[in-house]
Amino acid sequence: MKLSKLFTKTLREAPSDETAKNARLLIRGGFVSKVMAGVYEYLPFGLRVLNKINNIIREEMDVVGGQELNMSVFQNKEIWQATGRWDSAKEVMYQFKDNFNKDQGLGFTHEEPIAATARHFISSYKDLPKAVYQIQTKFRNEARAKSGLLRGREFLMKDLYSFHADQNDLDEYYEKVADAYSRIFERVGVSAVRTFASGGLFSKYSDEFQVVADIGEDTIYVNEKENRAVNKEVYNEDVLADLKWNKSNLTERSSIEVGNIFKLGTKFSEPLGLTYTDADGNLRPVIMASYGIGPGRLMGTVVEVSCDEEGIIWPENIAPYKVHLISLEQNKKADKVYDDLANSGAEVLYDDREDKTAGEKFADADLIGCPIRIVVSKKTLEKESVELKLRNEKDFKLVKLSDISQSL
RNA sequence: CAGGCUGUAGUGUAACGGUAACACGCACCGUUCGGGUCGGUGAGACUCCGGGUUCAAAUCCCGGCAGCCUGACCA
Repeated sequence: MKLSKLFTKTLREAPSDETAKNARLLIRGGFVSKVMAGVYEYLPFGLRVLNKINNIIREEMDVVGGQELNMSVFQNKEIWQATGRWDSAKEVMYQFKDNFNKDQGLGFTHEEPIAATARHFISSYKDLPKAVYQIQTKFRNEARAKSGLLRGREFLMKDLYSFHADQNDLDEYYEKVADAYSRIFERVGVSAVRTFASGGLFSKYSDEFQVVADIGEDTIYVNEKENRAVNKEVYNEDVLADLKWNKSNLTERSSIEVGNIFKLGTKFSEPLGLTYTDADGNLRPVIMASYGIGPGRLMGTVVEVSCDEEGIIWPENIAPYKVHLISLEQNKKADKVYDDLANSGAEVLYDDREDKTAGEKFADADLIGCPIRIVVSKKTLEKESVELKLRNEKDFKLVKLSDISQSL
């Protein structure tokens, strides 16, 4: 990609109505654009990052046997009434009447519809277990959207649903997914701590994955030794005793919830009639669990925890481009470097702009935050070299033109 | 949803109730070329919308809308 052709431009100053670091940097860098409170568009850079996050998620979902599908954003009132959630969800669910005076809802979660759909395909213990997921836009009428990408009214959600014949099977699978979640966050490049939280319908706790950050809305107590934490919402003497944790080993931290996994039991399968016949011919409700990750929120979280005064520092796995190539008045030579790198399969963002000064190019490179910066200039060419600098390091080194590909 | 603050060019800011200004960005000319170079010219704003007060409103008042902050809320 050549910067001279890019759809977006960087901003020298962030809009005054954004205070969250993630939104300020992402808007300045041209990754996202604000539409209204809690609603952002993903521009080319932002979408590249988001897609990389999504693909990591997909790979790990596939590892645990998740099958990707895509449900409708529209939600059917009847099935939500079946679980008694149509009215109780009113405050967060966008509900309206369409032109035929039919009630419509926009999904902020999909337990009801997936359970309804699963009725068509699950009828025997031989059909279990199954797991399906989607990465899809959710809508949520937040009373107060805030913190840039961290709490929006329209946001992306990866939701996985698993179906089981018995509790043991669910418990085993649940742990597999928890491991997959740990791998996802590790690959994305954030340190997420598995956290005991409330909301387990079929278990004592649900599990959240929390990233420690000042801007986070959650408060957790971290057990560093075990790399686990407990959410303030369930933090009390009984829980500590239950976990066999000592208060003095815990550190209170603010954190961002980037993932949450739940054992749902039969809360959805029973009212919606999602049942299977066991080996003895008995009709039983399917046992369910659901597992969520917010990819957009995750992207915002990465920016919150991985940046400096100059801009974003993308972890390599999700950087929009691996290499940010800068030409200082040497476009002919730099073009060749660009082509060679591109041919070798490297993802390169090439600053070929002829009307920008060195300072501006460096500032933009720091802001955009690709892991590797390569400069082609008169100075480096005198030594048949380019300058190579990592975004998260101060020093640079000279690399021979012929050795660039190998040094990445 | 309650309380508070704020709405001026693409972005950031200025303007006592009296001609809407400056910087960045943009276009053009020259200059410069390793950390947002320097100089010049130019385009770009019904000052969020509607009403009111006034000789005169970006400015004061009322209503609406929007954004932000704090809180409540957060399967």
